[in-house]
Amino acid sequence: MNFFEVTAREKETERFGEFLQCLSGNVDDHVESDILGGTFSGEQHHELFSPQNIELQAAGAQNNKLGASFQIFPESLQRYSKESLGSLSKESVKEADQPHRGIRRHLHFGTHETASLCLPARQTDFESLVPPHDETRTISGSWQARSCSQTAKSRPSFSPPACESVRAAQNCGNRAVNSIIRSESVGSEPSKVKKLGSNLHQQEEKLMSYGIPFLSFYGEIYSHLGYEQHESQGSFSYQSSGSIQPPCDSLHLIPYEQQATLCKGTMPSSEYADIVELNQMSPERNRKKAKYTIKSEGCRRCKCKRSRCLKLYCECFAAGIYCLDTCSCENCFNKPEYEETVLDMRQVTETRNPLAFAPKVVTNATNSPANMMEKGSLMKPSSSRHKKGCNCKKSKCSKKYCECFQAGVGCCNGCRCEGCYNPYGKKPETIYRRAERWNNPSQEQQHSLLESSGDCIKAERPNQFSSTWEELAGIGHLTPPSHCLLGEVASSGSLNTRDCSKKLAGQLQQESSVLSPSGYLNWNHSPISLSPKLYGREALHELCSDSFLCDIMEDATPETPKNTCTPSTEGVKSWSPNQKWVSPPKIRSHELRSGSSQRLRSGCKFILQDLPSFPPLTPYSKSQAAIHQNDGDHKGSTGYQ
DNA sequence: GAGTTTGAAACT
DNA sequence: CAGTTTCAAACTC
Repeated sequence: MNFFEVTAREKETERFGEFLQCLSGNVDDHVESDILGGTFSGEQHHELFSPQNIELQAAGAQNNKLGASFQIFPESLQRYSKESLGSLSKESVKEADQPHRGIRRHLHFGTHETASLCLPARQTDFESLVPPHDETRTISGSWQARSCSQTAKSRPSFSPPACESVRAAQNCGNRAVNSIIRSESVGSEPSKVKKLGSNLHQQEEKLMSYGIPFLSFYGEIYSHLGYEQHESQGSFSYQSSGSIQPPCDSLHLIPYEQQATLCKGTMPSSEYADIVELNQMSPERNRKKAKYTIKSEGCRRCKCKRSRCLKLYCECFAAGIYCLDTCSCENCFNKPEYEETVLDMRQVTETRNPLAFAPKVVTNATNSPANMMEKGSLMKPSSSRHKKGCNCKKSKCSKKYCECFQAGVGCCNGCRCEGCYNPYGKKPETIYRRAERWNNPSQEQQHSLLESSGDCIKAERPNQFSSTWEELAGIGHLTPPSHCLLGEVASSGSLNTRDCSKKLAGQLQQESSVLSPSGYLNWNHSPISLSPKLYGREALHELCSDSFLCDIMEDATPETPKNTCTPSTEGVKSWSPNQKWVSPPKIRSHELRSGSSQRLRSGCKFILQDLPSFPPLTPYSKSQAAIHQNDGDHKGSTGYQ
């Protein structure tokens, strides 16, 4: 060991000493259960003390609230360790001896000497606790750095030493939570998850009674329950190796600094200015002014109290954005510091509902300007639809309780609302008669034209797209008759897609599965159907049905300008809901370029419109890589494939 | 600002 | 999958 190493180590030891001193000297008697106690993980130690991170974190953590949590932490810990975690300590010791279990070891503070918080006393210990850097953050590395730098810019007054500690506390809590959520949600046998979830819930209550946020210990408890499967995921990386695969592309979060930008795009500039200002104000001022922000249109912030902003109840979480200081939420985990937690919870949520983070509004991209209507500063296509439809019983779809109304779109047949009086378009009272449509398209055209001047049709053009996204998702199995393979069609040239469509029409009349429950033909453009895996016969089937549908649409909507919908040149590239629009699957280009495919180019593109819209967290290339990897590894698994 | 209503999400 | 509970936003007073 050379001189520099010795010096560095001494400095680290000294720093750690100061750290402990700080811990023991600032224990606050007033334990606030709503403030997260930091839990310390080895990774955090590393992050805290490694030279490259000290500066970053010193710059990043400047939140008084976290400082408070840091102070209360030891006492909470002590109580917990004595009364609650005693039974776990033996296992903890065992596991601590095993290599590559960083996060578990880091969480053992509660079971041993609380004062030391299981912090290693020397740098070598830090190193031993830390997994190889490359494994730690497959997604978030640069992201967190950006978050920190962003925070640093907005809150320049925090002193670096305190910041280190605070950041440590903050991150340690994060790691624990990440461990929890991963354990709770990913790659586990459902039955085990259930059982464990139940146990954990009991632990939660117990922990809460000690004034300790349960999540801080969830991971610890969980990790002691023998979930080896999670081990394989690596303690720190976001890699789902279990049976449940996320629709990876939707696992996007919006970088903190981008959120204001996002708001800007969907709200009056004055309000945007307020948001920006809010982000630069002190927390106290933020809270005072938060109410205004919450009440503002366009960039609402949440007020969650019990969901920890990790469920769809939370508007921010549901929108794929982090909560900001302007939110009035409590126990919020939807923050960059808990990035992995958030990602994991998104994964859980999407496991439950693959379209959970899909934009709420589906828009037909072929809307002509005349087909658009203005609402505030936003142009919303009148044929936009809520992805799932509403279920209103009392609000008559004329209040913001109604998701359709709130989104500024009309109700459609996918809605299960009662007494609909949606000003953007009432739910049609009667369902179009498909048989009539098929049998007499010209009549249908007339019908369409007639209705286009009426209330309903203004919002309801059922022949253009699916009633609901759920339905879309459910028709991935749609398989047009095998004789209608485009390959045959294209190569022979004897049957163009229109012919194919007409042939199909006859069959589809008898194939009720093709029709949505509402009686409308679904577009086969669900995210599921847009998978890159759709090649060969499947893709041909898809294309065939697409062309058919396009034909039908053209037939039914003669006013729609042709070629207004450019073909998807990137194919799969645009399948992600978070990328806001879905295009027809990329069929082999030579097929598309054939004369018969010309029709395919019109009217088939749909925009997944969410307001406000948010760009993905992960760079596009990364998303694509994830997509491809996911596609290769998990064909047929849940998600947008 | 507190209390109520509402419907989506989550849970059983 | 239907019924129930939980949750947070919207709404009312």
